[in-house]
Amino acid sequence: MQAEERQQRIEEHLQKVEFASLDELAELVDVSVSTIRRDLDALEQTGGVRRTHGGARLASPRSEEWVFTARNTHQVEEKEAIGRAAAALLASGQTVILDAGTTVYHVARHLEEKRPQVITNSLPVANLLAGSNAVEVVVTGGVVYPRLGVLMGPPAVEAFSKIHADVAVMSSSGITAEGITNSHGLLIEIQRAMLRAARKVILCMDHTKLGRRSLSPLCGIEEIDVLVTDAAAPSDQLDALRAKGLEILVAPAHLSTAP
Amino acid sequence: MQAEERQQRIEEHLQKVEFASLDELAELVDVSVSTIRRDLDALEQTGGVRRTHGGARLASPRSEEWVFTARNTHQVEEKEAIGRAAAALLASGQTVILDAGTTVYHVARHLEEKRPQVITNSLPVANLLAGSNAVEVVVTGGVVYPRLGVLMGPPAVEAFSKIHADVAVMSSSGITAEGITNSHGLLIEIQRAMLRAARKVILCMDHTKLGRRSLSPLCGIEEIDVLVTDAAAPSDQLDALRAKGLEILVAPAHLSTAP
DNA sequence: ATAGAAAATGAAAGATTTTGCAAGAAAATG
DNA sequence: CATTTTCTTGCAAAATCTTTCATTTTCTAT
Repeated sequence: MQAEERQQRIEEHLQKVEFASLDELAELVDVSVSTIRRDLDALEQTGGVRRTHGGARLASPRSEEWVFTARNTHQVEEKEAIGRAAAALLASGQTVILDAGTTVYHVARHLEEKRPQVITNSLPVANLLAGSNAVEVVVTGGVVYPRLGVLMGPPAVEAFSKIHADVAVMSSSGITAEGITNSHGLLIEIQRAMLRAARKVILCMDHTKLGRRSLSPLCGIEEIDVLVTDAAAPSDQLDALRAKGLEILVAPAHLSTAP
Repeated sequence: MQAEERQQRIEEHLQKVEFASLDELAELVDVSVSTIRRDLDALEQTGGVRRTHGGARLASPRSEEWVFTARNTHQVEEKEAIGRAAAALLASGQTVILDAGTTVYHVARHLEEKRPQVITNSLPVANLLAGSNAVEVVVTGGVVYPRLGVLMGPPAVEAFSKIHADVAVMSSSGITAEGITNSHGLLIEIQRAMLRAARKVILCMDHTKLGRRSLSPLCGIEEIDVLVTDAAAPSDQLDALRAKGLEILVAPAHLSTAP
């Protein structure tokens, strides 16, 4: 059997079962485990499959679950660190705009003790905080974007246009010295409204986003007050951004869980 | 089985049971309790699960948790029946307003195959339907009322004032021949806006609500097109309401629950 | 064809990660 | 406050990963 055919059969099999062990796959296509490893490396490059310890899984699981609950986000550790650090920047009782996105979701997880008033267009964030009596949550209206649980459309933009907040905690998919960019064009307008509504803007991005440029330009560096990123951020990128006058907070890598 | 698959199965199991002991989970995926502990730590990082003494529970409460807490657990059967019957009244592809409230939540559970466009001020409902690609969900803005996850306030009222829908599926806390009443004054205005926005109104109430009168009057019988209730409804109440010209649908009592 | 180069494969050695266990610390329970 | 249960931590065993190398297969040029 050809290598390519083999890899296709591996991927098809994973489409069915979502998870598979190396032995299982080795038996399926009748090669050694070593070869399976190499095949999976190749498949991982193309993106459809992700290697795990002892096997592989589908990269984009068909299961209709939130991107949020998901382990399919890679940088969980980093995002948690960023979330903690960003939450620490807030004062008690402030009015806070929370963007949609996995990184900001992790900020929301550490927000309770600040007893903030939160305004968000993220369904998962609203959901997370709705259970807490310490946090007052305001939800913008809008159409739910299925995968992400983001509220979009004119009502969302309008909601942010009508308010003023102390802080906006946001994230995006790329930042370079030239500015911030986001991959999702439909969100741009909403994020611009957030920027306008907030007195201070905290941008949260894990290190993989630094130096990346995405499709749609959002705003320039000067509109951001603080960038919070994780310890794996390459220092040349940080230097370049600092040279532009951006304040950067690097979240410590691994804090012991309990104080 | 590898770590990731195990963790996913743990999370799925928790989706079902809300809470599970370590031993239970250890047996489920056939590893030691130590490993379960580590898995739960990992899952807690992603945010879907929260560790507790002796076990774990869903962290960001699945929508049902708010709805099914404490007092309402006994009428679940009836509400399911009502939900099925009410959903059957809808045509495919209609625009549907969904009220907040436990009974209407059960209607939402049976809505997917109708592929409706849904407008709601209920966070649990939005959450439930957000995962489905078959349903387009529009959420009104508003302040989250903590316990119930209802969006309230002017934005919610305004959102319903601006739209037109084929059907409104609503519930309330009491109905007599004199009219419909609701216990929550703040919701009245929103519900009035729903009534105005919809061409047809379906009211869903379990039998305990019939003949009850609550604090705030909402509207008269004549504004309702169909009342859906369960088989335990007392016939004298039904007669009294029918005498007023109200169409009533009694949901059949007990479909077998078997999987 | 056939020798030689290039690529792919399978196996083995050492490094890394994960797992299960046990002892002491912390928390719940009555 | 004592007892029981559960949690954390450290460690050794097991499983898995990466790297390396010999062998086989495939390709290429003569």
